[in-house]
Amino acid sequence: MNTKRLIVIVGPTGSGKTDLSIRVAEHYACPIISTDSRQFYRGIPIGTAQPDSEQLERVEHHFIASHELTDDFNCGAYEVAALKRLEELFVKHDTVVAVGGSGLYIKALCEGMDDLPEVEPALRSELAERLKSEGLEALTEELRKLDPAFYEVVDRKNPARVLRALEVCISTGKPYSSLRTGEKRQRSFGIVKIGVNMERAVLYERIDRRVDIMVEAGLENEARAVYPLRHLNSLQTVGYREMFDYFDGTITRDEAIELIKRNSRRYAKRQLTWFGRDEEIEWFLPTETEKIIEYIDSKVCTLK
RNA sequence: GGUCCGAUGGAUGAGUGGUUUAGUCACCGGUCUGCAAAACCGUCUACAGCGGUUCGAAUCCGCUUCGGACCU
Repeated sequence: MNTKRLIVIVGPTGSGKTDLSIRVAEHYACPIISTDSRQFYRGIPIGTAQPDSEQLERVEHHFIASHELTDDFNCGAYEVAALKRLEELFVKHDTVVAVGGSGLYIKALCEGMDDLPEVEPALRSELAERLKSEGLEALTEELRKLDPAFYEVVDRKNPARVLRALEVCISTGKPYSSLRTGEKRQRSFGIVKIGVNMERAVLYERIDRRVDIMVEAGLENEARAVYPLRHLNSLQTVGYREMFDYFDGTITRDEAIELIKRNSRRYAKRQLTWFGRDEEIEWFLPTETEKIIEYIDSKVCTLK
């Protein structure tokens, strides 16, 4: 029986995942691997609430500030890189903790993504141009021809979905739907999923307060430093977009801060919607460390 | 004491007699296999209170309450 185990800690932003992950990792004397699609990036530690230097010293972290803002990174690339890293970590450790709030990345890590080829950036930007000039409907129509099956099920009002399907169809010459198996990959390690959540009102208070703390910690300067790179995907991030608007003079500083709070709350809600569907997650309050450890150990026993 | 104006859903704000809803924002709910802290969808049926006119009132009339302006 396989004894390697990944403890996956999920939850909405501001729920206390980071602190919990440190406690759990210390308990098992194991490293942490991040599943946060924004903490990968270097240069934006405050706004993405990366673990601080003290925390990084206490526990070995992976995929924190590991990439440049200019790097092309996505959940597919992450799956490959993270699995490789896990394999290395499992040589010395029986347990690894994964923490983060990016649902799709967690899915990529735990269940895998279909093996789709990389799409040429040129094609992607061409489609983006066509979206602007021809409109969404024209592209949706094209998708109907290239992949009628997917056309039937896709959210046709969502440009991101239509464009993605189209770019795969065009670059592979095959219908996107024929390449989507939806199969869950079998992992060579066990997975225990821990969800952290609390009463909504309390969570929102925590989020609001955390934004204030970020501002005090210098979020504005951090955002100003990366402002020239504002167009990058890595900076389409709550906390930075609003600051950029403030720098542009579109909104006031106070408005920016309010918007960061609101958008963080919305993000938290979306995360909860996503994680709510995952029946493997066992939910706890962020303070219930002992209960959580107990649960993890009980899971380990039943799996053995 | 008197005159005038106003009172619309959590917020803002249209709507002066008649299918069904203003709109926007927030909240709430949801979608999800490569930009995912992204992108997208759905819902929230209110007209200050009471009475009257009318086939029918948020819309017209009266009174009451509350708010604002002005007059003595």
